[in-house]
Order: sequence, then C-alpha cells, then structure tokens
Amino acid sequence: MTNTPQRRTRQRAAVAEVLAKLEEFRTAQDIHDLLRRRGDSIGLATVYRTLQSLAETGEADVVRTPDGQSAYRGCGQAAHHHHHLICRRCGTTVEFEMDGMEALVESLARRHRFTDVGHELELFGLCASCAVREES
Amino acid sequence: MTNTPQRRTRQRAAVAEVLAKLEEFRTAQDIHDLLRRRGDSIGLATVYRTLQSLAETGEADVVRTPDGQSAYRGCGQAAHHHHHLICRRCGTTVEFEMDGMEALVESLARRHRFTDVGHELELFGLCASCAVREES
DNA sequence: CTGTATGCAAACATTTTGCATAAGC
DNA sequence: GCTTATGCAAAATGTTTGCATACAG
Repeated sequence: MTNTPQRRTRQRAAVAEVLAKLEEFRTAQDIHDLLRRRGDSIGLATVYRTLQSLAETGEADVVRTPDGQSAYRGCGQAAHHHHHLICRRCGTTVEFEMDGMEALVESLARRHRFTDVGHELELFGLCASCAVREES
Repeated sequence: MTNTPQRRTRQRAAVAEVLAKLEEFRTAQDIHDLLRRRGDSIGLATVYRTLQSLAETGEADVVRTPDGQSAYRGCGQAAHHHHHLICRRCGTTVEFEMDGMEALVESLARRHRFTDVGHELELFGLCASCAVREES
C-alpha cells in the first residue's frame, strides 16, 4: 500500500491552515463556515474529504460530539491537553486536566504495541443544578 | 419537572430485558434486530424512543461509536468495566482495565459537584501491524 | 374512558458518492 | 496530457417526528 501522494491545492491548504490555528475541536460544517467567512470558496464535500484525509495521515485528530457529529482539530494542538466533564442534561462543560493520564496511556500503549495513541477523555455526568432538579 | 411516569408495555419490557443481559454496548439497530430475532415484534422507532427514555432516566448508558452511531448498555452492566484501545486504521480493538480511573474520576466529579459520572474511555492509536505499514 | 406508547412512513441532519469539470504535476 | 481534486447535486445513513391507532391505567 503506497502512500497516496496528496496534491497541494488551494482548498487543502486553506483547511490545513484553519485547522492549525484551532484550539478546540470543530465540526466539519463549522470549518466549512469558517472558511467561507474568511473568503475562501470551497465546497462542503471537499471539506469533508480533506478533513478525512488529514485525519488518516494523522495530521488531524477527530472526536465525536455527543450529538453525533465529527469534530476535528489540528494534531499537536493539544497544548495544555485538557479534558471535558459534561453535564448530560444541560450540557454545561467543565475543562480539567488529569495528570496521571499521560503516563497511564503511555504504558498502556506500549504494553499493547500501539503507537501514536491520543486520549480524548470525555466524562458525562450530572452537574450540581441538574442533580437538584432531578430529585423526584 | 415531574418524573414522567412510564407505562409498562410489552415493548418497553422487551427492550429493558435485552438491555439487561447485554455485556457490551449495542447499537439501537442491533437491539432492534436482536428483539426481532427473538420473536418480539417491535418497531425501530420504538426501540429508539425507548432507549432514549431509558438513557434519560439513567437506566441505560450511552456511548457514540467511532462511526457515529449511538450504542447502549444496561446501567450496572459495567461489571469488569474495561475500556477500549482502538486502532484508528484497521479498527482492531483491545480491551483493557485502568485501575486508577475509578478514583480519579470520583475525586474529579466531587471537586466539580458532579454526580453520577460515568467514564467511557476510548483510546485511538495505531496498532503494531498498521504502524509498520505506515512507515513510508 | 383518557392519554400515553406504538408503528409506519415521511422528515431530518450529517456525511458520502457519482460524475463532469478544473487544476496540479 | 494524464490523473487527482473539486463542486454540485443526488444518495446513503442513522435518527427523529407526525399522526392515526392500540392499549395501559
């Protein structure tokens, strides 16, 4: 299986550029909107195709939002690498860091001969206010 | 917001029953198939509605599969609570346990006044064979 | 009886694909 | 020039919803 050589196109560059300055995960459609608003003319399908291809080569990370969309972020953007604690009722999100993780994931990956393992940890629970509201 | 009182219907019971004996997360459509194969006549929409309602009341846990489907499992089934290490290229999945997690999640939840916090941790990486294949 | 749950089909939202055209190499 | 990438619109996929009917309480 030979490495598919990608062509340098205006669109691909644009997607890569936007992706590179994204701090957070953004939906394919979000990215399409961003590009359009920036003045780049690009088709939605192309955005999808490009993001997919970038994800395959590891240049982008992907996660799934709780409502079922794919969200992308430039690889390496995981600057302060925080995770999310999300209320499954009202959607309130708290960012947090988890120091142990890095090491845990590392050793785990090594044990199973996996490389390049990313960890996007999303915890879903019930926030304080919603917990109150749920007391029947 | 009063607790919506659910009616005991044959369909709801059937879904709950299947869910109760599920060890792993299953897609709504999977569950629909299982029910049909078991001889229960039930509509797909009903399965979706029931699963959603069970998830809202906390009787079922939900996760998103990497390909964008919702997968359900009876709450409390988290018996040996393992996680998944998934190859983002070939899809190979390795189950693993992570002892530290329970405690970490617990303290984190408490710190932010969240309750009922579940942790489904899915790690995506590159398995040994795919890593080799990717050496360009 | 009253009203919620079901089933079906149609509606939806997101993502993928076919195909003709444009553009990289 | 040959071949891959793009754009558009149409198709596919997974899920939700409207509405008439069935059935639980």
